[in-house]
Amino acid sequence: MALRETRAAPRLTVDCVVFGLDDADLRVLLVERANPPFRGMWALPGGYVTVGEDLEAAARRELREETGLDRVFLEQLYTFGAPGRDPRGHTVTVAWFALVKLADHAVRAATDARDAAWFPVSDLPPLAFDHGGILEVALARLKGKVRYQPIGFELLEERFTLTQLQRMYEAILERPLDKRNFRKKVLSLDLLEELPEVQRDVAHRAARLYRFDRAAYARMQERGIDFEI
Amino acid sequence: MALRETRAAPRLTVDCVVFGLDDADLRVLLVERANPPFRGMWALPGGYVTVGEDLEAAARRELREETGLDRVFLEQLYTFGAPGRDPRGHTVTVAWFALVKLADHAVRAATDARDAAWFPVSDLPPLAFDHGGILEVALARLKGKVRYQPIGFELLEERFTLTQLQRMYEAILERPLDKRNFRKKVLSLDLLEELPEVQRDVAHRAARLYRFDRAAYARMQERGIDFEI
DNA sequence: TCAAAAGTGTTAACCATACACCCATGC
DNA sequence: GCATGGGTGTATGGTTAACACTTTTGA
Repeated sequence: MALRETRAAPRLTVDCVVFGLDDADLRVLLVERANPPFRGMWALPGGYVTVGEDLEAAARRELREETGLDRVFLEQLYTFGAPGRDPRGHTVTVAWFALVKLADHAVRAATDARDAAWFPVSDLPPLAFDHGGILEVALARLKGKVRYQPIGFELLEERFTLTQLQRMYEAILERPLDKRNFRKKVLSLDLLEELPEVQRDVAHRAARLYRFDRAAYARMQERGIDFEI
Repeated sequence: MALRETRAAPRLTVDCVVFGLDDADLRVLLVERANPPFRGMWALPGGYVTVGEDLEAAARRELREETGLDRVFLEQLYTFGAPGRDPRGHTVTVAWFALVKLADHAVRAATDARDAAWFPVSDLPPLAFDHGGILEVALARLKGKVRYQPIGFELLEERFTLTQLQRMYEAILERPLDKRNFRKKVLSLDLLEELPEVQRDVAHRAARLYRFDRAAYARMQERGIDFEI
């Protein structure tokens, strides 16, 4: 079996679920389809994997080509391969989820003819293919993962306030968190570096700025210690 | 891009990491390769996905064909697609992990020419392709998942003693657990049904038998309650 | 001086951990 | 009667969760 040369094989694509945080809104990046099937509908950015191309490289290439995004946090999500998911023929897609600092890429236009836009996850248009289902899996993964791994920082700017950090967790977890307990908890983890700076140009008391301390997290991982928020 | 008919595409396979529990030993099922490349080496059971075939169905079919296993617990693990992982050409594999009651399948021979055998995960032969790496990912997933989801029961017989349950967790987590705390914890979850039966033919006090209560777990999930061991 | 958000402690309930002995059974 | 594993409770420390007011700043 291992050496058999099967003539017909499923096609292979990658699709990306890209999340961004707009104030307190979790958003996802979609592209408008320029061609059938599902012409005019919104879909996840993605496309075919070529021979000799690594899967993650394919995902990054498609993101760059279709949305202009580059150097994003990317993690494999799941592989979807139901025979009927693409009406053109059996196509297996390796789905990825990405987290970006939305401010860096706010209204960036697509580089090819299609439109790209950020939609709040709470108010999505109908999606092409099985992309609605893929997005749901991505949301569940994000929700589950953000509490145990510091991936949420990928959504924030380099420097942030504790309130911004809390809003991010609330947006992802879809529930309010207690301010005092949240601050106690995140500060006790020793993963935030307090900066000698505060917010500027706000019409109220300026908040302290913090930065995620990657080195401290690496040390924590080496010692095999978990964290949880 | 979406409609482009690319001529060359990576091949698509599935591979399965099948775990079984032998007493207090976690074991994995391997098959001996009958053909080059890596002829004579041990490898994960797997093979090509055919057009129109669901990925999970392909994994089940390969397991059945190569090892005789049927009706096993199967879950998608990760998709590996580095261009150099198969010397015959770019091949992307969707890896699955499976849990089986080893006693049911103890010395089952492979149905085609190859040999199949159970190896303790603590003492493995060198593996073909990148299968060693895939196995490591599977072990990490099993370790992480078993504490939050009742998948470990797939490794045990329908009826089991609390000591057998504890041995299973110890084998997977690779650390000893305290007997009294373990019993308190698992019984407090209300996921075990105490049976009106005890062990037979043992040279010491016979232990109470329990059964995993799937209905209770389903109710717990509906109410959105987590468990942790 | 007002509006807006920043910042801060205590208490009570719960949960995790550490730990050692007697019991039932078969040989 | 002895060897083997089965079965059981308590005390301590740490963690989570609930909860409200004062401070700072700019307009």
